[in-house]
Amino acid sequence: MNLFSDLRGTVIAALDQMTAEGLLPEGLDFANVAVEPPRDPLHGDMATNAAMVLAKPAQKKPRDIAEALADKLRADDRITEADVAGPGFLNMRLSPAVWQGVVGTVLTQGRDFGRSDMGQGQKINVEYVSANPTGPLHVGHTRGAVFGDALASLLDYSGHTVTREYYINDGGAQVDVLARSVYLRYLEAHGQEVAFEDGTYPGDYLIPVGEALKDKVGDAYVDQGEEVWLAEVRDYATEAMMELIRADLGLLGVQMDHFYSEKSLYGTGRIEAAIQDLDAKGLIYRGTLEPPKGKKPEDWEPREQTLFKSTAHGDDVDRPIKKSDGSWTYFAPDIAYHYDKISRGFDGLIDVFGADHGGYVKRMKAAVSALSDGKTPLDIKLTQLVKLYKNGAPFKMSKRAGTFVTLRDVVDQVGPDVTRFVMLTRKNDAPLDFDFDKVLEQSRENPVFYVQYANARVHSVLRKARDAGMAPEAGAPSRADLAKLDHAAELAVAKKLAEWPRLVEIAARTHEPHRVAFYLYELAGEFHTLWNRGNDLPELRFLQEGDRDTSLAKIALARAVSVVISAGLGILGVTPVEEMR
RNA sequence: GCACCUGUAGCUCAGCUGGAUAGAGCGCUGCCCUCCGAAGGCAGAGGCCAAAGGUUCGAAUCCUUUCAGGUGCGCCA
Repeated sequence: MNLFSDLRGTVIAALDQMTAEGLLPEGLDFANVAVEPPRDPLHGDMATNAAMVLAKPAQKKPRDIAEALADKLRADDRITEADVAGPGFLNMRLSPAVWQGVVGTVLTQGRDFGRSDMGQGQKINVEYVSANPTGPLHVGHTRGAVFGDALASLLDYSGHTVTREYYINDGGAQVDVLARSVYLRYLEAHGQEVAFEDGTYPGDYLIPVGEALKDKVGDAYVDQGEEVWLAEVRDYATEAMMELIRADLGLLGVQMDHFYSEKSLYGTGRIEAAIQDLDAKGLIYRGTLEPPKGKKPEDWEPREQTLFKSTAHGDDVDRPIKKSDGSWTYFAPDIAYHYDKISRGFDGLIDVFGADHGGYVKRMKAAVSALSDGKTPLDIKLTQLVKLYKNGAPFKMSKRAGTFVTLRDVVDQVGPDVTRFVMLTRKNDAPLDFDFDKVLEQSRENPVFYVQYANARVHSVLRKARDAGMAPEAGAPSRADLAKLDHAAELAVAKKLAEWPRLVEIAARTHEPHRVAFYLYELAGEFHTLWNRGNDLPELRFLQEGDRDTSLAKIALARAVSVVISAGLGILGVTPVEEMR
């Protein structure tokens, strides 16, 4: 149920009728006719641009079309007023019964109010996190994890069939580095002095891995060359890191459907198959790239390489897929991985990357476009940096100094719910400030608190109602009861509730889950405003002594707010609380 | 040098497939709050939407150019 699309249907029907009556020419395209909430509530509840959009093709004055349309719409009993304004806007005011009905609908449908079939069951693959399996997840990964997870939930809620996927980069040189680093910790566990040189990972988190390796193989690898232990240690260490990462994700409540190993692509002919597909399309050739202008690498020498003609699909330069020694570049398995995704029959792909991978977007899109003949859309969402603050001062992270803040650090300090919500209080491509103190503050400044507090207040009302002997959670009340919700402040809350399904669709279409967080903040704001007005106007309080029916109607409104907040928080992966404490 | 992202109130940021007089929080100013629902509330001031062109009934939104900040740019992933 989406009031806005319902009303758009009504407007279109009226336009069809006008066409039948000869007021509009045949064959007009109504696709651009929109029904939206006006920015200024003074303009009414709904506005349509129909007259302005159709004026030109119909060769009529916008105001004339609007007047005729208004006449038709006034016949609808949901519409109490229809006025022409400005250049040809048609403003409509809806009967209170419409808004009261929204409350009933929310309570009947529960958290499914807002769920839509917009996605028509399309299969969407959302790939996110995909951190190298060389250490614990840090704050940057955390943002990607929360964003990707919320986006996946949002798409699911709007009628898509979603697969959550993590690509394990376990095939490149970095896992050899990991293996050597673990080997050093292994030697250390045997009592040897070791030095961590550049190009190794000195983090403490590898100490237990080295010790565990010792427990497993004893001294079998001590004083042995790499040819003896590298492959084994690599597998062992990678698996240990993935366990660590899975545990980190678990702290946040992120549950992947699928972990896809890069290594599994090697030696199976799948990379070759993907490249052959491109080759068959004439997109693979031997050639030499120009050096980048402005920035001249010291050791630049022209070299002939095997290149993918990504420029044929919108990239700026062609990209190498083989190193000069004949082995694959990192790009080749990525192509194969996306080839695999395409062949698994997804209708759409989404990759969530950190902003430092921005330079990778065009070539990946080019690859997917080429491999799918332009049929499988790929959207790549970049998550910007997270800046940490503690006690009002920036918190510098340095991987080298070992002072980087992990996902676990953050979740341990503020909890998964706060972490998740705060990570979504900015759109993905804007940098995010994360202040450890502010996110726990109990004030209007803090959206996490503000939204949770609204929900807690609803439950406070419910508790009191139960104490007073009412059964406040007994389904949707009758229309007659809901008609008691007649105050503008109450209707304002109901109007906000009515926006929820529309907001979900917009957020899902634009792949922007932060819109859900902002909406919840606004809804909470409307609710708190109503609550606060109860201070001055006792008749706006949710519990009306001695008037059970009115109380139940008001409680229904409060419950509806809680339902939508819970649904929204559910998409964000945040647990609604019933008490603040 | 090139590509991508960003530029909106003093600060931090929203702003829908292009819609009307551009919004919120903080800060600021004023008022209210011993208690009955204040981990506050109400009201107000505050804007050349980085700049200039263009597209059109209409632009913060789309296009072009410029400026500023960030990120990235062959044999790392």
